Amino acid sequence: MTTESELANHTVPINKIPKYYVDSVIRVLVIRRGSITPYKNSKHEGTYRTIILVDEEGIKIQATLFNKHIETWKDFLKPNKSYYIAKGRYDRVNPNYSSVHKEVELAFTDNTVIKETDHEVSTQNFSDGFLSLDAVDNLPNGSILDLIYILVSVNPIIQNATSKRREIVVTNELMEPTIVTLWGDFAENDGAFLDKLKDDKPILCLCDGVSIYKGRFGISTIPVSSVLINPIFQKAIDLRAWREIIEADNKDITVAPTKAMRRAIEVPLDHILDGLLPESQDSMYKFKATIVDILNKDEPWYFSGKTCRKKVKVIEEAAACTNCNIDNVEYAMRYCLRLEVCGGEKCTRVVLFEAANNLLGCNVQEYIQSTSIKKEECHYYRKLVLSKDKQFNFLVRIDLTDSNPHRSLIAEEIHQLEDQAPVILEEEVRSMRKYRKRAKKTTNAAAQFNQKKPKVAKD
DNA sequence: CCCCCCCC
Repeated sequence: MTTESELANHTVPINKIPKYYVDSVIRVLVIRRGSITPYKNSKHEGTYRTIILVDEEGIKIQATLFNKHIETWKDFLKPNKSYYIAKGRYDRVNPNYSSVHKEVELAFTDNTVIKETDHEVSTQNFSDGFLSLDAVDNLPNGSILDLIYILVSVNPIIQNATSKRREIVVTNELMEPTIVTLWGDFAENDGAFLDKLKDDKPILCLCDGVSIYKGRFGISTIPVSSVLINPIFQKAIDLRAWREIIEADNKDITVAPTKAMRRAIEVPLDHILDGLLPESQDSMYKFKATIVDILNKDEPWYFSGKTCRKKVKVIEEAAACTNCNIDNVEYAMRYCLRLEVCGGEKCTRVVLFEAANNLLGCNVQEYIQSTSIKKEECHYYRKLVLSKDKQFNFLVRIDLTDSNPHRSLIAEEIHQLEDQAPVILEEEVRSMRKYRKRAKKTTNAAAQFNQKKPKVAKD
């Protein structure tokens, strides 16, 4: 059974596979191919690679390649390609671990047949399950989620001895920028790829992600998640059309306040400095204040060790970290902008790390590069200097249980008061039909609609 | 035969 028509004749949906029956054929789309990972425990040693597959009904199954099978199938099971898989073994899922299917997982044997096919698996049913970011609020913490959103920005990877993580900012049609944390090889591989793509603001889907502590840590990947980049189904095309319209109106989706900022309790600066704060579930507070001085406007950055992010001393390319006690640590530039701000009767110092991106309008590498010659003419530098005497909203995290609070506040986010994010009415946003109509007239999304014969959006 | 759900 190796010809395409034979395979096609025996194909069944994943959910119709008889228990432990090895002669079922499935036709599946690869939505994730994990990196090759070594393992070693008391009984076994080797390498494995996880593959996530989805069939035409939108049912997912996790497959694992071990050892020699990784090499055997190295040119197969590539993301976004469709395959027939015959003579796989369907094992029961270990209930101790999450998987993308409740009951079965696919294992490869020496007899397994994999054949690439041009008969692509339709993602129509699969895409029905993807939710917008605002739907997360209505789900319990720890729910497994399938989300669709627009990439706004990609932060550098943060790694230590035991973990790798990377935060990305994504948004939706309600302009709700939200942080998604990528872990492990999602941070490393998918994250690096997204970093290159980010200026295109691609549409992304997160399959089987999780929302941990609602609001506070937001959404993150788990080991069985998948990240789809620029999928071609209707929901993604609609979201892209919306993005193009927003951009055509010269609204910048990257500057809207995040959910954390919107939800934070607003307090007068005096109350923060005097420790007179109401209880807040996620310790986030916001206050209005005017920037009265920029304390380090000539060099608002430092060399930051990649392990602990503390300041490192760089002498002839080698960076020594006194915090980690390493002589030669990897490092990168990081913003550290110190401001004097006043609100009400009181003034205080505020430090911006990543939030400086927001104020200056570019990342630290770009800032350093563009201010290295003729700084006074640099747009970003001028933006910084001109922020003086203007009023901003600051978002800070304050741990009420900390008996020794720091004197300078760390702002997680900053937004100038006059140019608050564009307010978009929910009804307007929800009317995808309207966007589609406008998109047809005004943007090159029209080309995609005409190609793809849109189905009527359910809503 | 793997199996990490982690963070200011």
